[in-house]
Amino acid sequence: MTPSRDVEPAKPVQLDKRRMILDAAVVAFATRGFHACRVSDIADEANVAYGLVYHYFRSKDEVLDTLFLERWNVLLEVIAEIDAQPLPAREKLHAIASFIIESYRHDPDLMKVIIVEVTRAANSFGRTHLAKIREAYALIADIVGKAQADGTFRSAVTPTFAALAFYGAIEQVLTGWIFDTLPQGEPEFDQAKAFIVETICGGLDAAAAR
Amino acid sequence: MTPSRDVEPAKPVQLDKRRMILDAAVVAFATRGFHACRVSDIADEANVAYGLVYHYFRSKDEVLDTLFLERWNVLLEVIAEIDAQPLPAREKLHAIASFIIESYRHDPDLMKVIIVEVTRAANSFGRTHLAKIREAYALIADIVGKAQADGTFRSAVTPTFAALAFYGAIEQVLTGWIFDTLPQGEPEFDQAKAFIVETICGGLDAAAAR
DNA sequence: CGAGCTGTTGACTGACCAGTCAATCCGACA
DNA sequence: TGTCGGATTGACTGGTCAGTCAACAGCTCG
Repeated sequence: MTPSRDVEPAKPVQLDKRRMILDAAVVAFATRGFHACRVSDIADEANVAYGLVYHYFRSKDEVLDTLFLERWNVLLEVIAEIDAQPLPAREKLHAIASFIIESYRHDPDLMKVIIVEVTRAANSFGRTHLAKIREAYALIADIVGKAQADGTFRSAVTPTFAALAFYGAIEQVLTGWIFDTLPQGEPEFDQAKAFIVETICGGLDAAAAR
Repeated sequence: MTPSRDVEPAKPVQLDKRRMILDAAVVAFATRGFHACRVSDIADEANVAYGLVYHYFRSKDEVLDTLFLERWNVLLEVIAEIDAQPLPAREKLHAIASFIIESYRHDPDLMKVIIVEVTRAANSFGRTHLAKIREAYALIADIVGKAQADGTFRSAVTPTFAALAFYGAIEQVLTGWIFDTLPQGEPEFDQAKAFIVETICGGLDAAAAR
């Protein structure tokens, strides 16, 4: 590149302090919970001075905001992409469950923070993000609605309701893993994807014709 | 009045200050959220001096503990009673969903506190009660397991998993009502009971034989 | 009547922590 | 080399509350 310095600084640490703070916040929030976590915990975890957090973020809340929005927007995009593909509704739902569960597998701390501190905390904090969260429900409901229209799904329940149940099942499973109420590991992850879809789409009833 | 005193004090207020404090706490927690709610808010709401809260409870946490346990134990008993009756599994599930939804209809503030501050807050606070919460899952899973054994339900998913999905759907619906994401009212309450059971038991798939 | 108990009061304290800010560092550029 | 501005530092402040405590009220029983 240039005469005076390396092609790549190649330092794994440093570089983007803002990013470091965000990553540290994930660990800090996941470990102690948002409320119990002090701003100094984030700074310590990031090996950065207390005040620097306030150089990059207006408040402790804004740090969590940023983490949530970064990730949730990805989720919304992915759901839209999945929906755009020419797949049967059941497979679309499987793909969505799959993406969320893979997100957890890849970065459990981040998902823990998003679910526990935002999604499931619609009081206190998540209130700000209710609309954003609802967008995801709406996208899922849309998938169900279209499948009902073309006869793939029956119309016994409203799309809104089906979306709620579907997302609710995913959230309960993740919550189970997060708090060690449910065994987790590679096989469990794949099993969960299948079970969520099977429960919501297949149902429990042993109809005569099955 | 009578010479010395009435047969019944008949005063609607007073009588049991401890109860008054608990009822006030429900309102205070529901309105401001557990964290944002100060102990003085509870005392004010109960028309009682600050210190009296500490006469009846060791801490602010213990107030919430008490509220949760009082109600959750009732839930566990009711589920056990329902299970003891000679009903098809599907109707047992309907009875459970019904009880929870009626609890909300009867006292939305209390259910809001229990769900938002305990059940969905397994971090911070609800951690203490994880075992208690799991008991409910276990009872539901048991109902499903027995139905699978006698062939009423198919065995495509584990009972544990079905219980998670079932309870998850109920919680999502309540959460929707609590935060006004979902329309609520008499017809919606009954519809929700039916839809929850229909989704979990009937499934979305339009099997040929239906 | 008074001793002793429970119930009741609310001012006060001690701890905690988000957010501020003045000072310092450091790289870019003239 | 000097100046400028963003990056970085961490001590400090202000406000908030949970929980304490000393005093007081009112009942019961001897």
